Amino acid sequence: MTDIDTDNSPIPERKRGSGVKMVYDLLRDEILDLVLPPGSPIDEVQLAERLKMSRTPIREALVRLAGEGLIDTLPNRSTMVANIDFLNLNPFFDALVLMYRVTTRLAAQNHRPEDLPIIRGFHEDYAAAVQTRDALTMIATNAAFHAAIAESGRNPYFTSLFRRLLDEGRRILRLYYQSYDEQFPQRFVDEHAAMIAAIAARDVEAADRLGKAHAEQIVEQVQKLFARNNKLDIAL
Amino acid sequence: MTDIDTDNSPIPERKRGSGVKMVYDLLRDEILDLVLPPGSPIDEVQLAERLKMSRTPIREALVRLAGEGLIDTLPNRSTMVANIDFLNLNPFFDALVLMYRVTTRLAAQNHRPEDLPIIRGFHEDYAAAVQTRDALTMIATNAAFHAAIAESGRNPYFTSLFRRLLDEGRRILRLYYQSYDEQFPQRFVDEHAAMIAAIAARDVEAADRLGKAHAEQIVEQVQKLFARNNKLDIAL
DNA sequence: TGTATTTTATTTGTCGACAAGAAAAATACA
DNA sequence: TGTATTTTTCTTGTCGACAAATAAAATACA
Repeated sequence: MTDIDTDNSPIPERKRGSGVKMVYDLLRDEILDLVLPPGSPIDEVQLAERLKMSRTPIREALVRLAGEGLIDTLPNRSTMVANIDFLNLNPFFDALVLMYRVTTRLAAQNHRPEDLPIIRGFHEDYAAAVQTRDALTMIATNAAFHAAIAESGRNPYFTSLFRRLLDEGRRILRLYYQSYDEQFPQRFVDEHAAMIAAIAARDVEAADRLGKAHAEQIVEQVQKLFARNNKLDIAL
Repeated sequence: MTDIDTDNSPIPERKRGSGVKMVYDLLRDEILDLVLPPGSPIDEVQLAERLKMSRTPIREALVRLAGEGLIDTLPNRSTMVANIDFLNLNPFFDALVLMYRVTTRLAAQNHRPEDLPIIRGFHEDYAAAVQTRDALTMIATNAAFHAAIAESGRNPYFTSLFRRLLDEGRRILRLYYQSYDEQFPQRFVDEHAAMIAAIAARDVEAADRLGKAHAEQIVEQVQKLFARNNKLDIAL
């Protein structure tokens, strides 16, 4: 037995292409869960020594994140978590509502039987998170649920834009649930169930209508919250 | 005069942050103009010595291009120009038509006076390219024209998806014009003019209608072409 | 004391080198 | 001659180091 693997070193064993993905996933989650709030500085060197790797894979992960708009990079200067433009959320809401509609509609049109169990799975995960009042899981599984619907619609262009919007939505909702833990999520569970039914029945118009209503519901709630909050903490 | 710039060396002087952008722009143009056809291998080392720089900035440009779907990277193996899925262009057309509509509509709604000269500028560039029958310029300025309209609509989410679609469209149209140099571009010039008029008049419904018609016009033409061509060169 | 200029420090952008992975080539074996 | 195995080659992924660009600190000067 050739002892190439001298296990006196803790965990320096990392597979070759895995470093970038590890950093990317880590930072992405921390950004979307607001562990890294908007504006947080991101230090390459610090990350490198924390994760015990060179700056190169970290840099690559940062480039990817910048491409998705999750971080901003000032040339020759610091890089930081992208800010949320709270003062002008309308473009975001417009895009979100349209993508909700289009992806739900396309799901009713193009889904395959094997897609439904996956969608139902996320639906149940979301319902469970609502039961246990686990806000973070609730937000993440809600996004996963709608992303799965979008996938079943089989239009990669819409799916990728929608994913980006859902990501941004995770950050916004995170603020929402951290201020008020409202009781309305049960309503969302019911609406999700209705959407699944429409998709399974291939009822395109109903899916469109439900997607639109669901989206406008969310938008309205969030806008209401911000209207209340802005009276207090405009500071930031 | 301090002679820091000893000009015995040809062009080794490159500004610090410019390498990545240079490579990115170069490859992007070559990909979109089909100078690098779909499937072309991209060799980092070769590019590095051709452009007289290290692999690092080239790598970063490739990561960005991969993020936009213009190249595909097989782990630990080659990276190559992304293929075009000619067999299933429908998702592309669906997304394109919707984005044409939405961006033109939003332009009519949200544009500012200073946007119009920019849009008209690309319009004239396009008209000039049609006059001189310069296919490559025609394709590029057409994309720039619609991108400018999208910008004036001021929804960055729609704009970035539309840009990606227009890029992909450049590659597809490139094939079109290289096979047949049709005479229909003049029609597009007229439709462009009508769109500008609707935007300037802030006629949202007209803009929506024109955007949709224009998009469907293009889609129909391209589909017609491929129907003809597929009888001959299914090979690839 | 307040402003302008120089110096230091910190962080990024780029480089050359090396090793891991996978394909291609070469060899062994039937 | 055809298949399996080893060797070689080639490309990528990662590393540590250095230099440029900027910000912060320190100094000079009024």
